[in-house]
Amino acid sequence: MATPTATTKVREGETAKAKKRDAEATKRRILDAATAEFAAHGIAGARVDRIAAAAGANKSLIYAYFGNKDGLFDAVFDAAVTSHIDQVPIDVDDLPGYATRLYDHRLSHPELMRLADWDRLERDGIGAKSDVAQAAQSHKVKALARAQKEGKLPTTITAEALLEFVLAFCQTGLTLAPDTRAATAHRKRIAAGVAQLVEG
Amino acid sequence: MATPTATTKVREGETAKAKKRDAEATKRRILDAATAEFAAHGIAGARVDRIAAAAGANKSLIYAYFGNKDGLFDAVFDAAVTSHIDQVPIDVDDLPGYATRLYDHRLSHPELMRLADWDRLERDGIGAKSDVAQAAQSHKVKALARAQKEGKLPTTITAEALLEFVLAFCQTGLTLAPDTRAATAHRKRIAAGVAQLVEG
DNA sequence: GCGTAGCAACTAACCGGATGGTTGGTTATG
DNA sequence: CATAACCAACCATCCGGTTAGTTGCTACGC
Repeated sequence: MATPTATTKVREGETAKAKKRDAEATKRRILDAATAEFAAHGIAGARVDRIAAAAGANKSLIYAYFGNKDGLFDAVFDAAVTSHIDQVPIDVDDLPGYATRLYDHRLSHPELMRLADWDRLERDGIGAKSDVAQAAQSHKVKALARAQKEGKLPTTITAEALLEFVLAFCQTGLTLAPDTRAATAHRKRIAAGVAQLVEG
Repeated sequence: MATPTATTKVREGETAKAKKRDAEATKRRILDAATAEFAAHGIAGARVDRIAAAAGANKSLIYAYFGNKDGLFDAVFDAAVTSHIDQVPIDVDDLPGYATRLYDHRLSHPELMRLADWDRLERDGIGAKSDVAQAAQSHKVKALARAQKEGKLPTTITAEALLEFVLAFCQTGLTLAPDTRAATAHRKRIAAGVAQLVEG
């Protein structure tokens, strides 16, 4: 996108921090560092200097690649949403299973929900939701609505509300539950709750 | 706490901005302005100057009364939690009713959940939860556990998890639902969901 | 092969406005 | 008049954003 010329080819030693010049790799390093920083401190609390230091990159590169702090957050959030919908696709034929998979994913990737929370709190009202996030949401709603038409899901509840309830179930039990025993118990509870919801 | 001397008596004209000196009233104005500011922008995003301006008070008074920015947030959060538990006490004999009352309260007082969210995101891990919030939480858990012992509630789920599920239900339908029709529908859904939960 | 021009990747240093926090002094009040 | 309430102005630092300059890579003329 930024460099249409094919200056970035597959390189050999990518294990340690390569001192060779590689815009794509630098961009990735910045994005990773920014993800951690934004998840931990939010947009207002994040420090661009810290991100640059953690990425081992110069601060001006951040502005060259992502415009400004908000642009960097957009990139971080969109990347997080994209990887999330790739790893946990919705399955309208097995919503309880989907819920448990979502719960497990949130348990092992806590930074994702934090990013979403920061976005909701710091962005809402100012600008519209990101295109990627909006697309992900509407894709799920449409999938649910289609399943309702096919008789797979109850029509006594709107697709939007149904999705909200499922996501709300997956939100429980995330705090103070790093041990496997409690997580397993909660996973069953979530599945049971969603199953009741699906049965109408 | 700050002024143990009884300099604050009941005053007469409290409608408009009283130019008379009244430390208690000033404190209240600062607290109100800070509540709005923190709810809107969080701790890192809040601006002490803005709070002072909105409260019609000098900035140094904030530091005299509340120490620093974090102390001010503590005061705001504790006050919000206190007024919340006063207005929506838990009722273990009618959890669905409690849930709908909680939902309504959150709908009409969105700043409360925002404050709680900011606290969770910006404070968690650094310092322990505020005493007031912790007391409120443990009071509810104990009430639920007592009801379980008395056979009023199912024991197939821990009191902590039960509370989490109820609160999760109340978290749904808060976005994009300012019209009364949708709110009424959601209230019934929440009550039904909690009722199913209570029945085991 | 070889020099080199051109460009993209990268850097150190800087800027100015914003911001949390302080202080010395002023005024109402009991 | 003693004290608490209040204020204007100030300060040091932080922080997002910029800029002028350097370095390595590669394409190309010869």
